[in-house]
Amino acid sequence: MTISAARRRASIADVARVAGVSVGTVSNVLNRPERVLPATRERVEAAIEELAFVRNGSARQLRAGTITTVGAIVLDIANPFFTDVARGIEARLERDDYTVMVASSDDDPVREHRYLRLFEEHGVQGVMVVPATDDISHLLSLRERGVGVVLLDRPSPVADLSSVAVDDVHGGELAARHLLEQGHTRIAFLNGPHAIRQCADRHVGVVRALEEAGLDPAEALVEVTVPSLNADGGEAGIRTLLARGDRPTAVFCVNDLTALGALRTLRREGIVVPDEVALVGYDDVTFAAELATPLTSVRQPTHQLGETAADILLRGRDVPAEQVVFQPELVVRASSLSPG
Amino acid sequence: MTISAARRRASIADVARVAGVSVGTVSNVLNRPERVLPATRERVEAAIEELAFVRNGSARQLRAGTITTVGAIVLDIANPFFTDVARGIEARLERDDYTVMVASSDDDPVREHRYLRLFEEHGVQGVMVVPATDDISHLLSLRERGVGVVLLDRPSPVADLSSVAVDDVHGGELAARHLLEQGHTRIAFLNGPHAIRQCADRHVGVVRALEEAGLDPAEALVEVTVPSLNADGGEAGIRTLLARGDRPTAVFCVNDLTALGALRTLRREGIVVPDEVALVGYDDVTFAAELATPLTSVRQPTHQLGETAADILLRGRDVPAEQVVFQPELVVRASSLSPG
DNA sequence: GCTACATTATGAACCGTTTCATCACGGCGG
DNA sequence: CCGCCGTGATGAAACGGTTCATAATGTAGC
Repeated sequence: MTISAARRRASIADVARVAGVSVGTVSNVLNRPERVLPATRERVEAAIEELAFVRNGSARQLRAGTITTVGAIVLDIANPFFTDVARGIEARLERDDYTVMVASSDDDPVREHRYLRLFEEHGVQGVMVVPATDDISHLLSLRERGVGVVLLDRPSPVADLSSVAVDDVHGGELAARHLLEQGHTRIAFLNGPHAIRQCADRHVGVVRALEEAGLDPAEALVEVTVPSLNADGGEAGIRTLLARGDRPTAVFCVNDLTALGALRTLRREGIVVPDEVALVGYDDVTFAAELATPLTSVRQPTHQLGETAADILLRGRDVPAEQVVFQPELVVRASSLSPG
Repeated sequence: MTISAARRRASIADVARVAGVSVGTVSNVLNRPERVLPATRERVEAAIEELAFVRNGSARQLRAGTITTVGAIVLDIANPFFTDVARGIEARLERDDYTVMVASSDDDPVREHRYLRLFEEHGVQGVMVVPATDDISHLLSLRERGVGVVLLDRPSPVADLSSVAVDDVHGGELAARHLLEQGHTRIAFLNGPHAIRQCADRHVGVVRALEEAGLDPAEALVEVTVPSLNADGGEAGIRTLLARGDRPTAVFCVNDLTALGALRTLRREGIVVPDEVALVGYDDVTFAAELATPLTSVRQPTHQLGETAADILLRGRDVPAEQVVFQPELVVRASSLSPG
């Protein structure tokens, strides 16, 4: 029985020794093979093969100073909206041979900070962030330290910080106005905390639509804060609403996952959608059209959102900052249509 | 107007200079603060603040040799099945203060290799991989180079490689047997390429169930290979099936996203589920129960799958390899129930 | 007053790669 | 025959932390 020592990873020096060349030559084989004689190159390649040599990324990066990687932080990677955005980001980055590391903050500012620090310590060139709170001072100072920053799914409050967003006020307005047109006069809004800007903005839009219709938001709007922006949150939101009694005839959910949970819970409680309660979601995810009651939803240009953000980040710090705002669009389906 | 020079990131040496101490002391403040006098520590901390110093992760890691990070490669990060698995992984890693980098191979072996190399170059301690092909020799050699490897959602073919899987043969069997019990004698299977082990195994299970029932798979089974394991793939699969004429009365889809696409397309074609075609999916994702026709599906212990894989990886190389296999479970809903 | 010892701080070595000034060698023109 | 030039190969410096043997200082005991 042989005892194999826990051997260290082979380094460039080991390869050089086996191939009988200098470390500089090995490095050249790896990075500028055309500069080294074919015979030498082959010897080096054989040594690499023999030792199963793998470059040490840390050393390489330490020397290089920067890497062709960017970071992205979204609120919830399990939400199809954000995976679509991430796909858009990837699509744009691939053209420039960049890679992206995607992290999910789960709406938690602490997790957001932790990932930002991780990204910065590892020398990413830039980050795209869907901030978990209204306070973005940490992103401004991050940028001052030389890291590119693009706000994602959120307009920038300052002119010199780039952002790519969808008009959430308008989105909320579209949803509420539609429900009003269907004859509803009291609307429940299952929303996330207003610390999340998208939630605050959609609320503003809803209020605006109510006021336009001559209604008093204090009476016509019942806002319920859900514990999480997913199906479980939607379920909890509906339960809260039902416990109160005096339930509205329409429910607007801050996203489709929440609407999914709402739909599930309403059905379990024997409440028929849309006859007894009309339902509108947000994001128009893949399955929205295929639900037991096809879901009316506000569609956003997800893929384009990601692509544009990545594009702005890559075009870099020399070009002036820009704020892009896309417009959402209402997709009407059965879940919100009044019977008859 | 001031011209701000593109200043270099502050290093530990800069902090030391400003604080009037040595680099070793700064490092001690960062890593073993209890060993340095409070007065000194405060001066160093002030300097860190003043210079907005952020540790260079590459340098730190280069010296340390390894990091508390592991990699995970799944087939499709947009599939709720895999995001649930990823959540399970995260949950287990968090307890040991590890972080995970998740990448999606999109069923592409080339992408899988690229990410594995990236992970290895950056010195991850281990990887959890859902392999895109049957060939796992690259994973075996990776492990020989000292990187921990756990096969994810796939049983290991060799005794000394750990794996965490769900019995896919049994899963396929459960689905097919259920359809046979409902009286169907010809079944379509919208499956992925057999290079993906899960697809091959589920096929074996289906064939086994057919044979048990005394049917000839060559006649009773129509296998359609979908171009992608998602809703678009399901749509394409149904279109292929319909173009052939002579369509079976039951369709088994390799996962719920595919089933979603199938359902959508059948509806558009005016084919009623389950009356004209029975439908069964796989994974039992969140929305399966809420679809226009609630979807019968094979449920897997996703979260536990991820947790267990991470646990085996963390327990490390000293303990012997182990192969864990969970059992799936059929959840029957309306999409597969014969009328009457 | 001297030794022994604990507490802090120091600074050089080290991790593995890339880069670049320098060198060795051969061919060629004058 | 000499100088020049181009092609390849070389080896040491540099990147920015961490670690550890060593030094400096203070304190206690005798």
